[in-house]
Amino acid sequence: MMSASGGGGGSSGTSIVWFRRDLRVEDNPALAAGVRSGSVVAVFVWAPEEEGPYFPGRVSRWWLKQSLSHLDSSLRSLGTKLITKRSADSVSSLIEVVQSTGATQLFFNHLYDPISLVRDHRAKEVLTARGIEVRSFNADLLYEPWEVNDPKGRPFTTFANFWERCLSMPYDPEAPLLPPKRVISGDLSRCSSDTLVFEDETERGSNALLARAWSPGWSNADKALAAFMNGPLIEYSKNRRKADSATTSFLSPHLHFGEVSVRKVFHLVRVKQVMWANEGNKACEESVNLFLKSIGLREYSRYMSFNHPYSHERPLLGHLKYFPWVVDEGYFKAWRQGRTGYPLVDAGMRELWATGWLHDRIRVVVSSFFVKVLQLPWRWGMKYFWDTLLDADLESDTLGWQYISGTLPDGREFDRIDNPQFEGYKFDPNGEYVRRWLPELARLPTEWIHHPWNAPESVLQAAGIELGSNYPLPIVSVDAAKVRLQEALSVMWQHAAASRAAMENGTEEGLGESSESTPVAFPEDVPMEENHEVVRNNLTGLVRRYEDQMVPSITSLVSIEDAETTSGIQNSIGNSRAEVPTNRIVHEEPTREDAAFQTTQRNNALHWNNFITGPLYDAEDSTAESSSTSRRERNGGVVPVWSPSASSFSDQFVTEENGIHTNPPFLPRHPQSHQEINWRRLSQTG
DNA sequence: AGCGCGTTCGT
DNA sequence: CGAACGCGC
Repeated sequence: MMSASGGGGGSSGTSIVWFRRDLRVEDNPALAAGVRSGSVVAVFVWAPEEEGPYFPGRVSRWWLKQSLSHLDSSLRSLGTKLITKRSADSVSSLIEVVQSTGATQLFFNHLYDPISLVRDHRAKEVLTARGIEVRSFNADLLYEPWEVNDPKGRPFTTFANFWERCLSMPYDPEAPLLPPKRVISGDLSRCSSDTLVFEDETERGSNALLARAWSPGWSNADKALAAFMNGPLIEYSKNRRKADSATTSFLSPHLHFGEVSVRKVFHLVRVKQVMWANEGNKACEESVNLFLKSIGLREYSRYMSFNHPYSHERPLLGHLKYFPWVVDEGYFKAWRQGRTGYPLVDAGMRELWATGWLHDRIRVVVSSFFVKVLQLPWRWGMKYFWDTLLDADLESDTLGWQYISGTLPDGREFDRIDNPQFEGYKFDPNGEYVRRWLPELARLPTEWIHHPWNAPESVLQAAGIELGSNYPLPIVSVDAAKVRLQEALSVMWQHAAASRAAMENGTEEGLGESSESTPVAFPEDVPMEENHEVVRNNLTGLVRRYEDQMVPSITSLVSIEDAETTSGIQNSIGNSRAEVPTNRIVHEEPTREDAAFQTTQRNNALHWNNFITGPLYDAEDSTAESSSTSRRERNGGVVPVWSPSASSFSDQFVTEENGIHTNPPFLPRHPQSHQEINWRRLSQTG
């Protein structure tokens, strides 16, 4: 055996560095550990079926392809190359690579989405059992989720408190690591690469356009960061209102694939902020705070995903599961196609479809319209974002949609409806954005550009517009939406109260399974990508239709999908709403937020507990240690282990309040919230 | 100037 | 809903 030259306890030998969403050589702790401990086999495993319904969309796959080839050439210049494996099971592929290279160690960086939590835990268990030393690292966050806790050692449930704590932690985020000077390659003579196919013929044409606007890869990410810091960062706070100003950082796809380390971004931006503060430049300091807040939201999305691994499919506020979503695929289609009759919404949806990109403001507009005006189930919208966004990111998008939907403790009120007409004049005062993406409205004067339905007939004629023909009338009026939303909310509260009453009577085990508590399934026969009837063929050699994607390959998650498909909501009659159960009468005064939850949820939670045997991130990590001020050891040989019971605050919440010893996924609404008031008012009148 | 208002905005 | 702003006196 040769000895490790780098010291630091690295044992000599070959290590596998498993790349996932950390496609960079700079500030990559797993790669650095591999380099330190001997020779390196760099591996990327493409196993999209593991993602269940979240098979990456076309543009996201395009990005990944470019980014991987970029990483490969970087690794080649350092002395090795990237091994790529096509797989139905990442862990099996890793074992293959272990066997063909004689590697004795596996290093990787943490991910926090629910699927990765389960998969990575399994990887660690299986490989450790085979005598492989497995170590994992934080490369994606300023602080690990279990490091950031309130004074009582519990996870935060509101963003502001979380972020304030992050910014005042007793120790700084780890400083970024330099890229290795050289990588000693493991023996790859018996380890072959699979050719990865990321696009089919029908997608190639659309993808060709992407290269004009975007340059994936870690060195391009660096350039994007530098360009942003030297320019738009200064004006970030001033320009954030405009729909199409080029003042966003455009870093999000780079960050999603880990082409640039968030810690590096943080350090550079922070230094700049200090510089500006010294010059007394108040506005710039403000801009930086705002930009850092968006970094903070990204952090928070991982934090929430870790603490609430169901949040991508279930509202974090319990009562929202009773909301009678309008299950109307016609609305859904109109929204996707940008034919809702609201110019700002439609322009946004056309831009999204055409480019895979949307300014953050417009994301808020279209998703808010989706949830509040159309009242479609938010998970459909989130899934469409997932399929079409270049920077599709499960954790961030989940947080965004839950925020918009009013299902977070500190999100917007559920009954607030934003009016796209007014937002249009706010974010696109001259109508330039609308005219760019809706050519049929190009000749309409600015006065009417955001509400063509009010325009005099003569004006419309002069602009060549025939409403209902070449541009739609609003599919739902905002006033009608307000009325409908109020009705739906009262139905929701009645259901919540009825369910609560049933729970307190200790009966109704079956209530949760019947209808209202299960999330609405994705529409089965609607391809998310309009132009492709066969959505993702030729990637696996099999023809995959959309519904194929609904079957996750991880058993613990199948139960959720199963539960969804039995939901009665989409089967209900009339206006597509679940009806109030007639045999349940509301007469109890609820004393607090609906922290109670249904049997199905409990069962699902138990599936997780069953699946994840043993704590993934040890309890000491998530509570005691992180609440202390001592610095957590970063590089220990211990792989952090996650488990729902160790990570979920809501767990403790309900245990204390209700004496229920399991893992409820719901949070209490923020005190003082409108919804709590609403709750009382409704239950008094009900 | 300081105060009282309406309006906007909020992760 | 409240805090933070912007206006007019």
